[in-house]
Amino acid sequence: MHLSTRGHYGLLAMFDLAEHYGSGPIPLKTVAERQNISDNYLEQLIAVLRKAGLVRSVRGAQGGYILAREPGSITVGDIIRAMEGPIAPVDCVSEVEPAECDQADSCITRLVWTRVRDKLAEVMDSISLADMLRDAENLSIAKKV
Amino acid sequence: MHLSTRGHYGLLAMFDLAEHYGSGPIPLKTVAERQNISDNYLEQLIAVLRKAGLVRSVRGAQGGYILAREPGSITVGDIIRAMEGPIAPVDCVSEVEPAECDQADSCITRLVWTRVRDKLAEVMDSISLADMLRDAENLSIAKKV
DNA sequence: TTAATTCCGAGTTAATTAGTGCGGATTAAA
DNA sequence: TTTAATCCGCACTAATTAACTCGGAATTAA
Repeated sequence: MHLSTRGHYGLLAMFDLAEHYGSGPIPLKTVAERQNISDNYLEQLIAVLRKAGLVRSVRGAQGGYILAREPGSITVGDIIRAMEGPIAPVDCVSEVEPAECDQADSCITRLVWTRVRDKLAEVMDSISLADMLRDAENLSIAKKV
Repeated sequence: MHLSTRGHYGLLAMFDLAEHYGSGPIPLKTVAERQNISDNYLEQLIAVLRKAGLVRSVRGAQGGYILAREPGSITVGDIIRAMEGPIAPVDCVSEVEPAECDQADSCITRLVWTRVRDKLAEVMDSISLADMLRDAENLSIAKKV
């Protein structure tokens, strides 16, 4: 049950953009440095997020990336689905185009994986970037006290 | 967020043993055939389950495998942890020995992965093999009607 | 003893992951 | 108009992991 670095880095990058939402486009290099990701690699990953409609790009000098929507309307689930594909502990219960399986209607493990999938989706869809910003603020307040 | 076939097959095999719990040892070959898994491969997997204390083996002719405990006291979580290691969407929030991370105390994505991990563990630990047997029964009753 | 079966360790193949690297297109600012 | 910053897209590779395969030794019931 491991995420690849794609999902992991994807969320880091999106959270970074959320933290600077409203300050114009952020260059990829800046995000990469702050989040400690190879910028060559992040370039690849952010292309996926762009194609999924989660970020907008501004080309040319002084360009960079911006969240395509406000942080409150982008969830962890959106990001993970973009980076890793549909949520599916096993292929036969994928959110989209579940893999064929001849014993599908008598397979009990299928029920299990469906429940796992749904819980996974539920928790990821319930956390938005705005929620994360709030958590970050609480955390920094807590530290100061 | 994919399980490997190890976890998938592991649960299939354990459920198969649960369905025949009480009828003495079941040969590996029988399980492999019923569940449509290469017996060479399943041999490897069941060794892991045995070492984790989830199944007992009986060697020699008429031997085979038996659940080490009753189906009600073995959960999906037990099986998945045995087959795939500790539950951890990313290494820094592993159930055991979380990986080091220099930004650990300011990392917000960490909070997210912790919540994901906990939900995952919660749902897997809440389903026992006995629950699955009950589901199987309900399913077959529903079909007859 | 023979046949059935687990047990063990090593070897193999294919796919995936996690990047690297580079040339080019686009745009803003000097 | 030139230059520098930046995105864009593709090709490549090295390392790791997944998913098996194989052969043979040990054990036990019939």
